[in-house]
Amino acid sequence: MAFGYLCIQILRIPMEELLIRSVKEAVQEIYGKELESVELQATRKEFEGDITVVIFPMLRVVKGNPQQIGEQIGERLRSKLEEVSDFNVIKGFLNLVISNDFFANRFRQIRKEPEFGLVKPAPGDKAVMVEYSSPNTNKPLHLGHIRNNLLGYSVAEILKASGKRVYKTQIINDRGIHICKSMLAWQRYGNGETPQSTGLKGDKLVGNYYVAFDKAYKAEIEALVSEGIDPKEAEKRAPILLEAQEMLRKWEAGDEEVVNLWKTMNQWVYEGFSDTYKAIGVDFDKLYYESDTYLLGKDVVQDGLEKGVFYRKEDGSVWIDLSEEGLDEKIVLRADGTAVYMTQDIGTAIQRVKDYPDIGGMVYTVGNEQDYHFKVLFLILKKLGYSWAEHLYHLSYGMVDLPSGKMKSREGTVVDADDLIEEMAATAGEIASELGKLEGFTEEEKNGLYRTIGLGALKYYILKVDPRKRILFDPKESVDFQGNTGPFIQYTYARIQSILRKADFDHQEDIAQYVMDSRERELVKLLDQFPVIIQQAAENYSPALIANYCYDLVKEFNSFYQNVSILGADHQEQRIFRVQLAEQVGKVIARAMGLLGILVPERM
RNA sequence: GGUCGAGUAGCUCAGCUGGAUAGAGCAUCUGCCUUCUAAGCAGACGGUCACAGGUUCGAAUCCUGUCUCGAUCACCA
Repeated sequence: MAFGYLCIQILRIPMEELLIRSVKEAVQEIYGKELESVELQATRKEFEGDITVVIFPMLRVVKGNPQQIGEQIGERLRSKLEEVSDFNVIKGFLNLVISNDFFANRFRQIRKEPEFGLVKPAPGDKAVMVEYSSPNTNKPLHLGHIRNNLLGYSVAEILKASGKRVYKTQIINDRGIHICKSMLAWQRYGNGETPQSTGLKGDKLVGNYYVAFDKAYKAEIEALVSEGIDPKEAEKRAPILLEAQEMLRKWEAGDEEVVNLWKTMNQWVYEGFSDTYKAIGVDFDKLYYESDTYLLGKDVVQDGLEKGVFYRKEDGSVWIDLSEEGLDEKIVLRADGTAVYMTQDIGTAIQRVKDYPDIGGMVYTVGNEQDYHFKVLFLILKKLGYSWAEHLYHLSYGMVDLPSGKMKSREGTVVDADDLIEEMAATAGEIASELGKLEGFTEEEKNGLYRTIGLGALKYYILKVDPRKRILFDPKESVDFQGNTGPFIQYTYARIQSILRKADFDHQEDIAQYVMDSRERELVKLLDQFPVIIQQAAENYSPALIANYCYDLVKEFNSFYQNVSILGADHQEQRIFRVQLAEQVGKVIARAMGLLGILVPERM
């Protein structure tokens, strides 16, 4: 793990540190016993207090009645710490009320920090490379890629915010038999079509030929089977497949015609992908192409043989035995000396560190169908002795399934990425026109807003769930725009901006003595947690933690907003404080949503 | 069969490094727009935390076993 859990504990609000120390001292002084640890938790809403000390675990060391122990410790804390203004004990729980001053101070500090919550990388720190997307260049991106893209991008942003330097990358799978299939089908049936001549996006055009290949292939199999050939055999002998294999051999031999066609069609796809990435709002610092890397790793195999990590079988193939780790034997080089997937991945990982010597770890955003592969890959790299191999993480996620089952490009049962984004924007547009709040917007502004909201809904919908879980996506039941959703959070942000636009008095000065009410306090407490949440999200590679936090903050703010007046507060100090509070909540919302790759609108 | 992951309200999900009466949203039902944007707020209804044991003062959370679903165990990528 890139981040130790302990670090987080220490980073935690200094308040908690102070309390842990003070509780230990109190126990020492009252009972003469040494406590190893103190368990703190946020006080549940139904009780009075801010932080709760759980007494039960102390009973192992301090014998006695938990109620009484709680009272004694509470009394001591109240008299010794000015931060503790009151306490109550319920069952074995000592609820501490933290002073208004403490939170008022915290709020002042938060206001002073222009980038509250974000940590800057220390000079000399190692960087992390985050890989995501990594598509094949024979078909357009679909909903599965969207999940991958959102996760990878968000985790990269979260790692940055937590103080890591990050390189975002992808490896474009631009070679292999599947690419040749589209090429061959285009040659046969394409009549020279181009994106320009058809007006189709390049990736869509190429994808059509991938489907066309499959159709022709299936027809040929059927023809062979009707001639009495065994279906399995027919799959191998279909002429179009043999031709595609021949094309791959030519490509590998550098055949000019094939290579040129390959370049042309891949270029079409790259341009199409580029548009989709732009629409999704993701980016990369460095691109790797499989056509450049697929031969890498062979020399490492030799190295591994010498080190005794690998062994050679009689037929000349090279293997690693991972049975001691509870895994199987795995091939790393074929008998004929050609590379397998694993070989490439070993080579590519090493290449990346050569390209960026400051890399201290890598994150691979790849579906859970490859869990086993990455387990093996990481083990091999460790055994080969690379220091950075200790910090490799497979950001594994569940498949996105449709009600009809799996998405299959060849069968056309996919939710296309571009289409989905358009549909989300269109839905946002429909809802917005029903609500009719956008007077004064130009058409262009409206369309931009619909896109922001539609994408916000989609991104939040996908990122708020645990990556490991598979998602069942029903295109007919559109993604929600109410409740725990992206637009709900965006809406709250827009409301806050509206207030700030209307606050036409000076609200920048610090309020000296202001006693917060419970909702205000709650909001300050939530704001105060933001830096901790970022660290936890980074540690767990989990955008979902950010999403949940955002929702909690927004829900609390809306309750505040709806139940008290901000601009119409009773007196000037209160008015200023509330505007300041709204402003800070808005900033944190924008920053947190930014970590999810979601934009927030000024009006909606 | 081995391995890995998931199983919490009708639906979608939080909570999982053990702590108080298991939380949200959607859906259903009640209220709230003459005050800062109702994509909102306040509330009601809704639970055998898959099942069975175990550890513990205390288990949705940890351990063991069982069931269901998914993935994987290719000289495919």
